[in-house]
Amino acid sequence: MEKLVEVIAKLSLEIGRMEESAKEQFNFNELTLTQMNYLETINNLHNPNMTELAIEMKLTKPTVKVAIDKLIEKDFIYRVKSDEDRRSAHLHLTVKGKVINHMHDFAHKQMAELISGKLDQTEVKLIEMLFEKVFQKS
Amino acid sequence: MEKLVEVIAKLSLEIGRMEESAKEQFNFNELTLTQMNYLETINNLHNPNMTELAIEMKLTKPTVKVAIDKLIEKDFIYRVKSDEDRRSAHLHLTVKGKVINHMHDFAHKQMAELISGKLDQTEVKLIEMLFEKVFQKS
DNA sequence: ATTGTTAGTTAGAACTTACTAACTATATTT
DNA sequence: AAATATAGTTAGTAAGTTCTAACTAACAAT
Repeated sequence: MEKLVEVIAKLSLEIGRMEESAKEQFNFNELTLTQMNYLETINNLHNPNMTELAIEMKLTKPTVKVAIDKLIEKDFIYRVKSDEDRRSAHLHLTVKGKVINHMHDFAHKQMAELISGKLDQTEVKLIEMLFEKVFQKS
Repeated sequence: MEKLVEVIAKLSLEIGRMEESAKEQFNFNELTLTQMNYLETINNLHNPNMTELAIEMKLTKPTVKVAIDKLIEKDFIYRVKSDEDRRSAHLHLTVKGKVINHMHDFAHKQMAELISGKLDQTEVKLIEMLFEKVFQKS
């Protein structure tokens, strides 16, 4: 068990490093850490409205409002008014905002390359199978 | 290769979620995202001086100075004056600051539990061996 | 249709994050 | 020993982050 934890720690550190270097590749200097976090959360929640976003991030609605306005002005997200409830609007990432996903993809591909560079095909297949089992619902 | 990338994406997402939930466990509400990032970087660099920290974080020295002063006041880090160069000081995490590591450990343990709950002992050993090979230098 | 609730907004305040310019004190170079 | 460079500090400014309190518009319930 300790060895497994150790392996995961290393894996986690390495993926973290790769995400860092991906951030540099993608020149996301226009955004602060916090703003990046907003984009990630919107992405994960799949077009939430402001109330949902505020709850998820454990912030007040005015706080989120101010942040979102800035990100809209910078063309990272846009609002889509809801038809069901005309008070409400859903938040979407723009093409520019979606670059945050490409960033993750980049890091994951780098990690995949590290792995398939160090292991042979049979071993890679094995890793794939093992993790599929781990992530299988049951 | 696509399957491997997919597996890594899932793994990365899952570890990320566990780090998030660890953050909640450890009640790190006293710190902002940015301040947490300072602690992580200091930890990774292993007691850097301010100049090294500023370079790593790609920020100016005055910016780092202000941030560090606040973290010292809140008792997350402390300064140790260098003997070799009396202009310089190295930054250390206090006991309180080191909790950031416990947080990572917590997330990694959770992940290890997920894995060993879904796989049998032979399969766990296999994962350990495969990743050891991946992280081997050369 | 009046009352209360919910989604989002506006305004104002406090603090955080980041910068440039100018400084002190110590080291290094010539 | 004098000139230059480096580590860190101070002050002032601008933008970002977060809050509370008070508001409008739209929906829901009696």
